[in-house]
Amino acid sequence: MTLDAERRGPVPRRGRGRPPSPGLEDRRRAQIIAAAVAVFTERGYTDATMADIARHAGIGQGTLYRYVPSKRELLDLVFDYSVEQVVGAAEPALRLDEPPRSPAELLGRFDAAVQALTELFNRRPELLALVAVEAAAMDEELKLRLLGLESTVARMAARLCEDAQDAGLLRAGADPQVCGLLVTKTLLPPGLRQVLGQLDEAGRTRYHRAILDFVRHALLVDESGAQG
Amino acid sequence: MTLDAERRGPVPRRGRGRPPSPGLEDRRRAQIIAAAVAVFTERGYTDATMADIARHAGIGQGTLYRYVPSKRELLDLVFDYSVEQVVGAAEPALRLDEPPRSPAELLGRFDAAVQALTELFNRRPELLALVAVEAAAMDEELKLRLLGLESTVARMAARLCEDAQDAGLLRAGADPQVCGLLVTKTLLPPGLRQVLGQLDEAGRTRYHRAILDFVRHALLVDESGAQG
Amino acid sequence: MTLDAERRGPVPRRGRGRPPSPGLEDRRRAQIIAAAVAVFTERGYTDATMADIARHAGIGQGTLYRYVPSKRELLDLVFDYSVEQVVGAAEPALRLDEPPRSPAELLGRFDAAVQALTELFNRRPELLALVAVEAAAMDEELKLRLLGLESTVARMAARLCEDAQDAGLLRAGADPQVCGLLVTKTLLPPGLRQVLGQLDEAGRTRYHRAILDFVRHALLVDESGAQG
Amino acid sequence: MTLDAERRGPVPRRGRGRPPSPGLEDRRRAQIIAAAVAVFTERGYTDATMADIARHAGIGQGTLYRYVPSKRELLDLVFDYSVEQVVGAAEPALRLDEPPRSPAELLGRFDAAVQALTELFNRRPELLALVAVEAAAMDEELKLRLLGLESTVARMAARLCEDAQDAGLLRAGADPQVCGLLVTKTLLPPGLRQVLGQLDEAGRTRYHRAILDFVRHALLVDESGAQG
DNA sequence: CATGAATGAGTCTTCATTCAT
DNA sequence: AATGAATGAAGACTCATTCAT
Repeated sequence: MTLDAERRGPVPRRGRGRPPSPGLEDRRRAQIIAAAVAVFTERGYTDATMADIARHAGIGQGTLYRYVPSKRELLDLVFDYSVEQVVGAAEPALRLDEPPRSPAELLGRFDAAVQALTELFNRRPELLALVAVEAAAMDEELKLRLLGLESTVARMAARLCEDAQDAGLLRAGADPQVCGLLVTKTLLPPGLRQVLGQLDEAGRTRYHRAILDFVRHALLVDESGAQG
Repeated sequence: MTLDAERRGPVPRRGRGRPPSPGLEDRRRAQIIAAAVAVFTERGYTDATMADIARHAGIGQGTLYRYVPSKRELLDLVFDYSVEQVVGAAEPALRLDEPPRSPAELLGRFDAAVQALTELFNRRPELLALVAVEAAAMDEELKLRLLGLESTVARMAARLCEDAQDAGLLRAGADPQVCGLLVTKTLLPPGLRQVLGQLDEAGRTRYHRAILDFVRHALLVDESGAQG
Repeated sequence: MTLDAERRGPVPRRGRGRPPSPGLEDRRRAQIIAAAVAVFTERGYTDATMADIARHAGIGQGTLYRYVPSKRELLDLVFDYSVEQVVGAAEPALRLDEPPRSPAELLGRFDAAVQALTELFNRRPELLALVAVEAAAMDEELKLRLLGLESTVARMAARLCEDAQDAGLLRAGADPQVCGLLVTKTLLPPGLRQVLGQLDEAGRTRYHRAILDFVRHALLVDESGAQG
Repeated sequence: MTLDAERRGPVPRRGRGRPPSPGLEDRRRAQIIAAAVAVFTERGYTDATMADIARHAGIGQGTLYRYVPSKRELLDLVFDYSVEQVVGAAEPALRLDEPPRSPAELLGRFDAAVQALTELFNRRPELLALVAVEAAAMDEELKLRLLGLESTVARMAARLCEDAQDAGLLRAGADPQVCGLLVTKTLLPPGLRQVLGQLDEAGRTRYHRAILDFVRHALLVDESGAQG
């Protein structure tokens, strides 16, 4: 019965043909995005050719187009991927689910996020190019998405600042929304990279401290009397 | 003088007769840059064609190439022009030649610079597009020049912070280099535009104050009387 | 057994067991031609893709190529099929095996053929597109085959005219070959369709009569009594 | 004064540059259409490449696109050109402006039109291919235009038949609209070419006479008694 | 036997740049 | 000095066909 069942009905019992190995679609797409990241980074969006990317991915151009409808949409894919990486690195470091306990601990979280992002960008410098500056085919839509990235991170920071305010950690008069935005601008590594990248270890450490110091004064209640 | 003026171009020309009106070369170039700014802004670098630009400038394509060697170099020209405008707006507001007298006065200078830049970008929004985001042909060289813009402004801010430190206006432990950089990041209107642009007048004012407050705490000695 | 199962192909197969259902090859081909007719008709030969056709037939592309060696040859198949349908509709109506008995009866046969073809084309308008106009891949060979269709019908009509001449039904001086050709041109519905299709019932009837009248005078002896 | 007028004002006094030789645009287009006719005829629309056509015209591909916006529109141009040729050949032969005087004279006009068209198609066989059969990219729009050609000729013939009816030349009961259409179908050389092209001189003459005879009986009042 | 993923040759089209006038 | 017609290299994208499963 079960045997017969296989040969009956117009049901598209796809089966006899080459079974696509299960994760194929996802694997291909990942392979393609990786190649695109590499080529876009090296040549820039405009100068990168689909042929380049296909070659880099080790597949034919036709195959490329099986998984990606156009060059432009490939850029979107790459962009989404990069944003995901960035947000995915920052979010756990900020630990948005529990309110901060002390000014120092809040500062520590920001520091952790900076560290995580710095580490990410050191490990995969291409992401920096793609997220922050590779604004090649920067049409309106993509600009919005780029701003969206900073906004996303800024929103996360703002939420944290609100919790901090509730806990009495923010200095009097500080606006948590604004603080979230400015802290993000101040701490988001893409912006810092240009400086930090050109310093030696000692210089980096000095800058790192100075930056956190800057933020502490800008944001937090003064603990110096209580603890200093 | 007129003789010298004619020395442009290699061909020795007749000394008498109507020489091309002296400023012609400069005027043409300005005309071309203006057209390029308009077209690049509207279409984006990649989609802008040299034909577009020539038409917009009211000249022939051939003429365009008499004054600009290539599309890429035209972008450089446009970029330089934009940077010049931005720096030219910020510099006088900061009054780098005289050291700041009080924390409040220093803050006032930063505020003045922000106002000047905001006004510039409101009046000529294309500049924003070109300087901040129009990264179409963003090859390595251009990226550096873009970062260079922020660096230039940041250097100016840092110089001011040094003077402030000498005058005892900076809070203890503040690093003037870092402060210059971070103040720039915090105050450079392109970055703020996304937020401010979406608020009503009241919201803008609130943000404006919060931002300056942020900077005051981050940078300056406390004048509030409690500690000063 | 499973090993042997792979041996299909040209390899001599085991005499027992379930042979592929006998008509399978033919059924598949019919299924494919039907799909091709549909897709060619809708998209035109050039814009139709083999993937379209396979999908429409509910089979894989690979399977398609088991039964049809190339897209071009598939067009031939489709064409042959269409011609077969057309000739198959006209032939019985003309009753070539028995000579016509009277001018009126001959005219009646032409009329019957027209009716049969009209009905065919009304029922399956795709055939019209394919036979008469779908000349997409119209290379020399296909053009000849298309002309051949009309020739075939014209030859049938000419044979009938010869019989009519033998029976004294043709007006004096009429050339049966030429008459066959011209009657075909005049009566073959594809040509008429453009006109008849745009008229109401009454108009169609009027045209129908006028056309037969035209043919009667062109071909036949006058039965009106005045001269006959 | 008129001389001076040319060099004043911001009026786009295009002038200093390369003056396009006056008929250039038209000449180029004609050159391109000629090349397209040749290449389309030889390869068929689909297989013809724009590179082929440019090469055949002795110009670069870019130049081709200065004068023709796309391959498809080039086909339209070619088509229009062909129709113009055909109609231009038939119209004067039919002398639509003066009513026919006798059956024989009317027949003579049809004959003249046939001769003119035959001569045209003998001299420029490509036109036949393009007008009658080269239905390559036969989308709906082009089909309509093709039908339109026959319709145009048929309308001309119908007009003539109406005049003939008014002059009492048409046989009783003949519908001039239908007669115009059928005469066109019968006489339009593209349809006849297949037969006439395959006969020797004598055969052609015989056919030619038979066809006119066919039309005379189909259309006209019987002069045989009066004159025969 | 069936399948559909993979392929890459082949096309139309654009545009920076040149140069005859 | 100015013009714009001409050029051709280059690239995104399609699809008939093959073949591993």
